[in-house]
Amino acid sequence: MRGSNMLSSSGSNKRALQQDCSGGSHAQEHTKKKSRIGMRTDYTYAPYHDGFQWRKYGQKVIRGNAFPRCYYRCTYHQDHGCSASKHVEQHNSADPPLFRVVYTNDHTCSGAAASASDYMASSMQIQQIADASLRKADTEAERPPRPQQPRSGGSYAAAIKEEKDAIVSSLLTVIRGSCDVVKSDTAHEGYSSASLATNCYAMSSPSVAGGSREGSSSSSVSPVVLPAPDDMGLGLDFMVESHWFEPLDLGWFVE
DNA sequence: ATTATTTGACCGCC
DNA sequence: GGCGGTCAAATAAT
Repeated sequence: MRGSNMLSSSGSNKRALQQDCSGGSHAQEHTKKKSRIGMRTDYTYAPYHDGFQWRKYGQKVIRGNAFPRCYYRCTYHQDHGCSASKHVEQHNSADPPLFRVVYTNDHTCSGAAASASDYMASSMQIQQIADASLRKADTEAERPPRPQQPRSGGSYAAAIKEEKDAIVSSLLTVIRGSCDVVKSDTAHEGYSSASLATNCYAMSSPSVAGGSREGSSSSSVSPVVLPAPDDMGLGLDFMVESHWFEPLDLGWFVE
């Protein structure tokens, strides 16, 4: 429906346009020049939670990868000439799917960086909390208290790590939610998460993508689209909801 | 009306 | 020639 019309007209049109415009412009030189310095790869369940604002500029199916790769650029690419970019691809089809995020170049936009450093600080705290939480759970459960869901080729350590990451990302979500209430200037950041969820989740679990419209309109509520209430097997004891949240008792941690 | 996303085509490297 | 990365018109969302 979408392409039929534009295929014939824009196809040749674009070609001429691009050749015209790129003649001596910046478009060509930063295409493919991609200095690989400043590249960093991350694996995360919440690829959009890095505190920066991204704008999607492309999506591509990569050979050998079952999932498409989404390309993002800093929202301030034009405004501040920020050269930061990243691409996100789903790494597996686990229950909360794991994503691989490759960052290229650092942000030069100061405004976003400020909020991001804020974000990093809290994320590190959360990481510690989740880590300690899992460690505690591990020691308390020397004999398996409940049947562990067998994961594909997963050792117990791997399962623990997965669970830990899930907790971290979910905590980030909640914290971000409350941050949004306090600082309203980051409220629109959620759009990219919604889009990514739409793109990537649509492939593994269409039922989830069905609700993405609501999610995108209320950006601060549910950036992480966890597949559903049926994730009993995962052992997550909390929901990603800003007002319904009782994940871990932190009393033992704070002491 | 403005802004963000989608998507087919183009470009350069390997 | 294949592939990954990018562009930009069309489209959707706000």
